[in-house]
Amino acid sequence: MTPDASDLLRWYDTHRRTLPWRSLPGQRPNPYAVWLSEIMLQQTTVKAVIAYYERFLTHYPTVQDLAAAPQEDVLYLWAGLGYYARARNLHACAKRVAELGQFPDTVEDLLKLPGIGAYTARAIAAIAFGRPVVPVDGNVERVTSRLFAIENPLPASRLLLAKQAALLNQSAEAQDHPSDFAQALFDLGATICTPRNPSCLTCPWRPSCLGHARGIASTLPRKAPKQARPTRYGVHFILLDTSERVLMRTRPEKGLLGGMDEFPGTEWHEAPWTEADAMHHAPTLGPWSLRGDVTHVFTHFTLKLMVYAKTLPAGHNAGIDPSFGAFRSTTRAALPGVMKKCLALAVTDMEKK
DNA sequence: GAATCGTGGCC
DNA sequence: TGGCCAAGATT
Repeated sequence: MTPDASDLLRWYDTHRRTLPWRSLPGQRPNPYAVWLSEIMLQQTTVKAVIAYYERFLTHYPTVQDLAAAPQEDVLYLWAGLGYYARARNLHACAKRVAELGQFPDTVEDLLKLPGIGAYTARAIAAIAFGRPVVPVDGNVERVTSRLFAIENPLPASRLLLAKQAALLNQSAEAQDHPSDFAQALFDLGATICTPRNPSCLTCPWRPSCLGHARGIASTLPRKAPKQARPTRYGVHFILLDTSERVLMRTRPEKGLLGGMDEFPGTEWHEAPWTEADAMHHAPTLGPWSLRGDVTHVFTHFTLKLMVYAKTLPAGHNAGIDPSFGAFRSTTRAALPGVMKKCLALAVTDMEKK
């Protein structure tokens, strides 16, 4: 009845994905590499992570290197990957590990580190240190809900799913290969037991899958309905000087896009801004050139921005209130995706203004 | 438990 | 086109 771990491990031997952070069979895993990849992979696709992972390892080959880096450098390297609290916690965690001298090797101690929760602690413990625990991510929740035909909707069913997932780990085979078993679950979820159109015909666990037997596998896991995503509106001003530097400021450490750079502008409100009201938030008096609009979808709201730009004549870049920021090169700025969209609008065709 | 927190790709 | 989804953590 309970799926056989040996069947999954055998499948994994021939179907495992090759990924930059994975050590080859027989190689000793690098806890720093495992940790870095796990943080980046939180709510983020493998495809998006790979380039960032390589960049971080190049700039910071060890956790000591990362710990010694200025936070602005870390945020710059992270810019575009999203969920920026991860980058701030990553840096804080690196500093803590550097103090400790090494990564903790138990779930209990890993949980004490910033940015490491129930999933990541178990992933690191299993993959880097061979602890016989099952990290329960979205893949494992999906696989488990189908194997046991659990129809209770997420997120309320999360605890039950974790308990059932732990059952998969009971056999001696699984206990002896925690790293492979955990990653086999990920790969099964990513390539066979996918959210839509799962490939049940080639699944090593199909014979014991209750969801498949009942014909409801592809409909699991059930999820509670999500609430509507409101729209907010804002206006940003991109002010260039004759050296192609741009007026930018850094957002507060906490909250949305915390610690990241932005172009000065209005608050993001529920109602559209009139041009007259928006101009009260401009760093200089007009005239401004309207460059266009940007739509950007965040997790819990859609943002619609109007973007104005202007190039300041030589010698006029002094006397701007510091609350609007300072003139800096954008090449090393920690610009989140939404601000990169604004910048692209401003610098396109700028000579035509 | 419910909110908050990014971004890109897919159908 | 818009909703859904991706190796979740924090408050």
